[in-house]
Amino acid sequence: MRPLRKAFQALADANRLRILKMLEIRSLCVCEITEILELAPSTVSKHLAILREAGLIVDTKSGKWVNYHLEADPDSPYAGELLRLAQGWLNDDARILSDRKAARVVDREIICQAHASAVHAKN
Amino acid sequence: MRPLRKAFQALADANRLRILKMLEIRSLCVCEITEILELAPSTVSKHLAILREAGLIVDTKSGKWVNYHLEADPDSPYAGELLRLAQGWLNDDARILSDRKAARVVDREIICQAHASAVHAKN
DNA sequence: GCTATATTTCGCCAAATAACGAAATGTGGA
DNA sequence: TCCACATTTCGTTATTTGGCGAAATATAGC
Repeated sequence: MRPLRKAFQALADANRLRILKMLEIRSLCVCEITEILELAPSTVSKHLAILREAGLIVDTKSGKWVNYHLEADPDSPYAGELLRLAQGWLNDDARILSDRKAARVVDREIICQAHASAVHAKN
Repeated sequence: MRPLRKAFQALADANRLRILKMLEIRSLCVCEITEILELAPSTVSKHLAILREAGLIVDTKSGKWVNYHLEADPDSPYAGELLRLAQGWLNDDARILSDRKAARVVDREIICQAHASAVHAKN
């Protein structure tokens, strides 16, 4: 019961659904997702942890970045079917469409350092 | 997005999952569900409203009773598939099994008046 | 080793949620 | 009409959740 509740609960939040739907385009690092959602990095990290614990996504570390991608935990009887269902949904939603457009062009090398550069430029 | 979130949220609560799984046995009135869940009637009524608004169940009034049964709102693209999925899950869960056993034998004519009789007997 | 950057963890606050009891509503029967 | 009972609505309370910023952790590059 617990794992199923956790899976449903993970899916019951708009920002987490946005994350899942943009990960259908390609795997993304925390910094890129943060840029698209316009939330604090700590908030995004929390959402990703919830999705991970629900067995819906997996993280792979790569240098200083942590990449997240869709992958159903094989130990969860629910994750696979829920992910598959979700992939058929929300594909016409305006916000999902624009998130996905952003996910296609966002580049961690530019985005993440852009903030630092901006700060730097001010001084 | 809203309707999908509502559906997932409806499913993200243990007591609401218990209600759905016992409605797979047969339709039940609020009073019978209240008896099985051991919650206040007002609480059960609220849970049922949430499931109804998520498009997962339907109520039909019959005299002083309100019967609830599983029925996906045809306007919801999500409800049908979620209900179907849920029917394959939790079927070995101990609590679900005992709820269902209770759902089979519970009788509104006896249960609901039992409380009143008990109170009466005390006086 | 030191610094910059990406991410996570922690502590806090505001909003949402689940529970209850009391009061309101609706229906059937005396 | 009046009463009993099933259900819903309302108001309150405790808990959970989503958000943030600050501090801690980890890694790449100098």
